[in-house]
Parts: sequence; C-alpha cells; structure tokens
Amino acid sequence: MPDTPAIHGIDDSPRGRLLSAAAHLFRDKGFDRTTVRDIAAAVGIQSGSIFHHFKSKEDILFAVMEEVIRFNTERLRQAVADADTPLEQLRNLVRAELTATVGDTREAMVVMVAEWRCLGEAKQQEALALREIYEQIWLDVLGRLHKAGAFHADPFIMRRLLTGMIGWTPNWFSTNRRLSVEDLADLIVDRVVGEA
Amino acid sequence: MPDTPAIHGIDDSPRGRLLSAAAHLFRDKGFDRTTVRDIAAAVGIQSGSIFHHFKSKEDILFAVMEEVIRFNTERLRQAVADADTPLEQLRNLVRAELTATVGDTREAMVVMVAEWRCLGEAKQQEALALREIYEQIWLDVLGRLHKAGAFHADPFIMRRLLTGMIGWTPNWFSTNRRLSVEDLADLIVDRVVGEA
DNA sequence: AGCTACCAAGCAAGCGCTTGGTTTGGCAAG
DNA sequence: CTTGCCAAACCAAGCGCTTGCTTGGTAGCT
Repeated sequence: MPDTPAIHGIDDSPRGRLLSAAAHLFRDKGFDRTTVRDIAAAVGIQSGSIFHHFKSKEDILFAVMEEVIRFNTERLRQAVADADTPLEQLRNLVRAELTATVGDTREAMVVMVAEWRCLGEAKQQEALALREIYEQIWLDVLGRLHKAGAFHADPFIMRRLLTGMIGWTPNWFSTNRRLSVEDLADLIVDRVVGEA
Repeated sequence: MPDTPAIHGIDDSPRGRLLSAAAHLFRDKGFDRTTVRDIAAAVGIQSGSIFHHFKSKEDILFAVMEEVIRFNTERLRQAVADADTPLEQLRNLVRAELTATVGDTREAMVVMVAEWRCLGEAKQQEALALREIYEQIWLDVLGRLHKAGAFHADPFIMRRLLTGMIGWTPNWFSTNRRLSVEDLADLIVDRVVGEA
C-alpha cells in the first residue's frame, strides 16, 4: 500500500515517507482536495495517526515546502560554485532549477508554486524568507552577467521571465522524449544572452 | 454589497455579475476555498439562489473559463488581422495575451490556469478543445516566423516558453509601474527573435 | 519504565445542494 | 388604467455528508 516514489532530499523516516506521499497527492489533486485520510492511506496508517507527526494538515504542506526549498537552495549554491565564468554559472543555474522542476523534486516544486495561498499568513511569511535567499543566488549571477554586458534587460525582469519559462515546464516537458534537460537548458540560456 | 469589478467580455445580467464575483473570489482564495455562500454574499443574495442560475458550483467555474477563453480567442484573431508582417503579428499576439493576463480579464485568466483540475473529466475535455483553437493561432504565427528564419528553436517549444513567461506575469507585473505592457511585450518578443 | 508509533472511534463544524414557498417586473386582456 | 397572470429571481430553512482533528488506549523496542 505505501510506496510513493520518494522525493530527493527527504529521508525515509515515517515522517519523511509521509511528506513524500503528501507532496505526491498535493500535486495530483491539490492541497484542498487531498484529505488527511488520503495521505494516511498512501502510507498505510490510520488518518488520526498523522497528527502524531504533524500538528495540522497545513503543517505538512509547510514542511514539504521547507524541505524542498532548503534542498534546492543548496543545489543552486553548488551550481554556482561548480562554474568558472558567469555564463557557465547561469547555464548551471538553469540546469539545476530545471532538474528540480521536472526531475527529482518535481512534485514538491509544483506544490510550492501552486499551493502557496493554502498556508496561513505567518507560515507564508516564513516560506517567503527562505524563497528570498534562493532568489538572491539568481539575482547575483544575473547581475554579474548584466554588468558584463551579456544582456541589456533589467536583471530583475529577466529573472521573472526565467521563472516563468522554467516554472511552466512541468506542464509539458517529458523526461522520456528527444529533448534532454541539458538541451532545454541551453535553449533557455539563449533566451537570455542571445543565440550564437 | 455587490460591486466586484466586472471582467471584460462578461455582461452584467444577474448571471454575469455572479460570474465576475466568482472569478474574483476563485482567484483570491482558490476554487475549493471559495464557498457558494461567499459567492452569494458577494452579489448580495442567498446561497441557495445561486442554483437558479447554475446547476452546480463546478458549472460556475466552467462558465468563467469558457467566457474568458472565447473572448480572448477573438482578441487574438484581431491581433493577427491587425498586423501586416509576421513579426508584427507576433508582437500583437504578445501584447494581446499580456493584456488578457494582467489587464481586463486578469482574474479569469489566472483562474483558468490555476483551477484547471477542479473541473470534472468531461468539462476538462470541453475546455481543452477551446484551448486548442486558441493555441493554434499562436502556432500559426510562430510557424510562419520560424519558416522565415526569424528564430531557430522548435515553434512548439518556443510557444511553451512564451506561455510560461506571459503566464507568470500576474505574479509580479503591476500596471502602475514604470514598465508598460507595450515595453514588456517588446522585451518578450526580443526573447524570441533576438535583440537589435 | 518510558518512548515512539500507531489504532479505533467519533465529534463539531462546514460544505454543496435541495426544497417549497414568496417577491418582482413586464405585459396583454378587459 | 386597471387587473390578472406568468416566469424569472430570490428567500428561509435545513438535510446529508465530508472534513480536520481529538481522545483514550495499546504494541513493541530499548
């Protein structure tokens, strides 16, 4: 009965398995249409038992978001560190966010952008703080490229266009097609710095 | 008590006012978190009276989507007809979709992409058919541009990147800022055909 | 003994929707 | 100008069901 494919960056403690299952369901049906009974059934326990691990359903959603953003912030950091030139840093960032979005943390990433408003005011603010750290990594790299004259548009706006392009990919990109993540990343990078 | 700002392309019959109010609430709180009592209160009637105009809550959501997609499909048609060169057609398309997305049909457009899965299978298919007509207009113009050598990437993928860029704008674009819709449109067109 | 992990049962609240009856505005016959 | 009528629009009340969450207790490991 259990066995939802695990999400990268989440361990397989009872709590972790609960999180992976919840993320999967939240992505499939949305937060509101997913009941605690659904989540419980997905890991093979009773609905009431969930509240031994989380104090509310909303807490589960927040935990999913927190885990995935922490994990992927670290991934972005590595992406920047692993490159020498600003252009290569950008390419690595795009690849990293694409991997997060259509790859190993796909469900959780989709949940994060789609179910944002299901969090209460307080937790929304808390998540926003984490999100800002994440965004700053992007802005640093884009700012450096802009200063170097690699593109003319405002770096803030460029980031928003990138967020849109990458954030929409789960709605169409399929891993088992001709187009690889690397090729798509190059294609997106070309939207920023122009083609060869 | 009533007076939700109307959405372009929806009349102000009782039914139309109900639709505008519903679209506004759906965007604000999401479909599931919006109760029929909320919608009723927004137009100043009793919750039960809603079912004189619509046979279910889901029907309201579908009606919102149908109205907005029909209205904006016509807008796209005009945008293409009003331009002479393929490049100007593209620019007009981007402007039109931006206007729909952050302008006069903003709430309904956001609802359409966000609350898709709240429709049952049948109505989802029905909406998809309308959506395909809409998309075909884009693909025709992009296909012509591609054939003319204005850009190298696959037109289907280019459309998806555009969908992402434009679809994300409600999350950051503000009408009362320095950046106008026209300037943003030019900026986005440059992501397709390269800068001057 | 004490901790983690769980079960079985169920409560209070809120939900979409139904029902039966009442108001309202327009319009044609007398 | 009145009267009678009808359909559209709405009200008041509440039914049946699902929801998130609580409670009190138990099994097993250390």
